[in-house]
Amino acid sequence: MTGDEGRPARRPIPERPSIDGIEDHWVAEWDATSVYRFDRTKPRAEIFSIDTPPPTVSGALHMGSVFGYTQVDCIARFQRMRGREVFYPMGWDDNGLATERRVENYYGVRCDPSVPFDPDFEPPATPSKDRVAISRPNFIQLCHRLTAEDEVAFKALWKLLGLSVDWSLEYATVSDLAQRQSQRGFLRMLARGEVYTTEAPTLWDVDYRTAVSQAELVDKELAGAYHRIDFRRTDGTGVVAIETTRPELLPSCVALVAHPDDARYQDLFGTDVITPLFSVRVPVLPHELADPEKGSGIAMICTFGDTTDVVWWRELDLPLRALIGRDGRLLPANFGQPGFESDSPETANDAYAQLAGKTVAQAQRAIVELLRADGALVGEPTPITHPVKFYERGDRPLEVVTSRQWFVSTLEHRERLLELGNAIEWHPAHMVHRYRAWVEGLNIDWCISRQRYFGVPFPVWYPVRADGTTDFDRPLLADEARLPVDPSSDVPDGFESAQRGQPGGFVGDPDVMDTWATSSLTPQIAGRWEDDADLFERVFPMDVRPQGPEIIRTWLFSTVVRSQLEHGVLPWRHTMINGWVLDPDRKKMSKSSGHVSTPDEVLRSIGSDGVRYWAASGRPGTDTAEDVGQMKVGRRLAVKVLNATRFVLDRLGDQELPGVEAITEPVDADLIGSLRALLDEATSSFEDFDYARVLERTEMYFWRYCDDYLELVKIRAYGGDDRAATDSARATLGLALSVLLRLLAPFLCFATEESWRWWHDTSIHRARWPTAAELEVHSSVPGVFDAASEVLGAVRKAKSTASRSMRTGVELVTVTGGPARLVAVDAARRDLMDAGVIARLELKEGDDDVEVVLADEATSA
RNA sequence: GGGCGCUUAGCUCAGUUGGUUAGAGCAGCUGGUUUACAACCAGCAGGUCGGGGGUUCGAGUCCCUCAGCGCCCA
Repeated sequence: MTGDEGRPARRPIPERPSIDGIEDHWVAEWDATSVYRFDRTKPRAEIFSIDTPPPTVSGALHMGSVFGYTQVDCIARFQRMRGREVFYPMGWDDNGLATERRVENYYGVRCDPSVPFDPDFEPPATPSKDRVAISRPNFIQLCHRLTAEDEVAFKALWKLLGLSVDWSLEYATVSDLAQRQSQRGFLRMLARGEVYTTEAPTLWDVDYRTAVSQAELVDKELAGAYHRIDFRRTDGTGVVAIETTRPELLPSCVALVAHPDDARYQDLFGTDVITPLFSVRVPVLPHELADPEKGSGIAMICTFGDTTDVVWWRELDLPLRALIGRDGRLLPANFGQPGFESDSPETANDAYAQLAGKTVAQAQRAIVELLRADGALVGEPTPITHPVKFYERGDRPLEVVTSRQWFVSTLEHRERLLELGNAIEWHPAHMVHRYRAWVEGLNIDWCISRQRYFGVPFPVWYPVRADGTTDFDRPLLADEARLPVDPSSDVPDGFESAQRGQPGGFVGDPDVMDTWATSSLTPQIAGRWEDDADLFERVFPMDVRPQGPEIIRTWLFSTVVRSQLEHGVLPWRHTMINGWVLDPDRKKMSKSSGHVSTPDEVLRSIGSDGVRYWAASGRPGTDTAEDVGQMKVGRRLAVKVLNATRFVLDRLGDQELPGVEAITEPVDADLIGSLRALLDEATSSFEDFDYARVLERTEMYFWRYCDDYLELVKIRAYGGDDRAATDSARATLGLALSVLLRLLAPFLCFATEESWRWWHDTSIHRARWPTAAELEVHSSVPGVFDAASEVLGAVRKAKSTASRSMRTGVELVTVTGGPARLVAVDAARRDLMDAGVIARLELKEGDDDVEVVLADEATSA
């Protein structure tokens, strides 16, 4: 036993137990008694640390979040009961674009860094469509205000769900602590040469006006058209036609490209052709990436239409004629000048004058007319649909814009990152493929700077030269002791604030870090790396990273990168990847559907245990439909736990519960023996992160305990002449209930706690996980419980078939079978006759069978 | 185009290194309430394990192939 079976009952057992509303009571109680408080004095070997995903507070919580977080919580609760000190923090990912957009919509504002700070600013009471332009500090204030509200709501939901988080470890990615960790991590990388700044072609969202990283790309299928355009050959043999979906980029064309094996273009390789309208001479070059199947098999390379253009530009060493600006409009250009050499500058500039300043869509319409008039457009554009790269939050296709950005070196570490991926224990194992595919497909370093506002600034300033230009090559770094700093208001060492922007002075780096650049440090932030070295050593590397599959390429990948660069080790030993939650119709993802209930409504109407049951029924990594039916099954199980406990405690009465040595009856001993087998399987499955199997097996066992075992012994347990037999039943009822409640506690954390506290002083969630030593009994007659269940089942079936009550008396039961079976049935004789209301039970050798003769209606009471 | 996963009862899903007659819940049907539970109990019915081929004494499980669905990457 656990040693703390307190008596009398600590909470009164209600006449009709109910699970409705028990969440509020236990959430408050757990808070008040700090049940989940992490004890930081424990050594690393006794600690189980979890790198909890910080939810994006500006996104609505949905059943998908409930699903994944519940699964982790089951693991946490198991490890805690097993005796590990569980480090289970919760963070909020509040910085970044998601919050900015929500603040813009919620308050009807937009950030304009040129607007001066207004200390008395209040957002409009009702947001209008015309966004009010406000200063950056005012904007950031609103971000803090709204995320603080969101975090309160999120926290309440997590508590209602029953997550066993230690809330004293709460953190936010925009907090001073996280900013300091983030800036320190950046400076360390910079010192080691692992992060660099450069002006380079960068993926760019023209609406958000920021750079984005490769990890944030999504393909969207978009309508477009192939435009067939003639280029004039310089050898006088006529024209060559290319096909392009982006004719507006023609003025930035720097070459044509075809596959080296393409027979059609062999004679063109190495020659020049002349662009229509702009009369620019460009070479025709071979490259493997040109697809002979696409269009005419020959493509124009522009600077830049997409990432393939960047690869060609880099590998073929082509000139740069950048024409798309940060606002997505065509920049001014002067043909005939260096960089824009033309055989016919005047015509070129006339044509370009009709494009400059236009958006790409407007420019496309204009250039099609110009090409048509010129005769270079062959036929009419052919409509197609094709995949186009978008920023995952963006509304318009990404452009490639040349700009100065900060990059973390990842490409050169590819092999090491693959090794590290293999060294992680993935649950389920096949998820490693997603990581591998991502690392193998990397083609640009990790861009971590964003031209946004609500995020962690770079702790960097730049000198301003005497001529007023910025010297990006000699950044002025913040001293680590000053972190966190904001270079837009703080001043670098050795300068006065009056020197900001002045020749001989300095300017602050205007950008903020990508949210993943901070989130990639969650183990360091939660473990307070260097701020609290003692704590960090006790929790890092962590035991497990749970998360969704869609952020393997971002969060999981970037955390591995940072841990490798900073510490040279994996950030955790295990990773647990949860599945998707699908709509009830199993067709669409829950996010895309508008009429799904909110988690709060579901938790309140069904009860948290029912929802937890549903979530824990989903296998690791397996997509699962939002299934109210399954939740109700869990709810019924929770109610059953209360009722069964009440019944057993009633049988146990006020007397001292007999110890395990009292378990002498064969049925009882055999039940405990099978419980031990269940325990072994539950423990090993839990250690292997297979919570769903534990739940399934335990649930099945629990129903048999209720439906068969309780029925078999309920009369004997009442007490009679045979004191030893009664004590055996009581000892078994109590022990089995105690073990089953503990096995179910990680899942049904409310109902098991409620039941437990009817007869214990302290929380079940700090009770010891059952051990085989508790279940040391000697079963001299193996298989008694199964045999008795089978006979009982046959008796029930006979009564049910005859449409008679289960209380109907039975004249005679004849069990036939081999010697072992007969011995087993005989060992349960008394319980069987009581439970089945059987008058005579006869045993005969023969083939397995059970024959039941019911008593007459008249003689059956 | 490449990779990964899935396909088992009307529905949602288990099924471990190949080993009795393939399981559970929900829904359905038939019955049963005087002492834990009607938010309950008992019982019944329901499947050529996506198609085809192969290995084996034996395949839901291993191999090949085809089809459909989903996700990731290009």
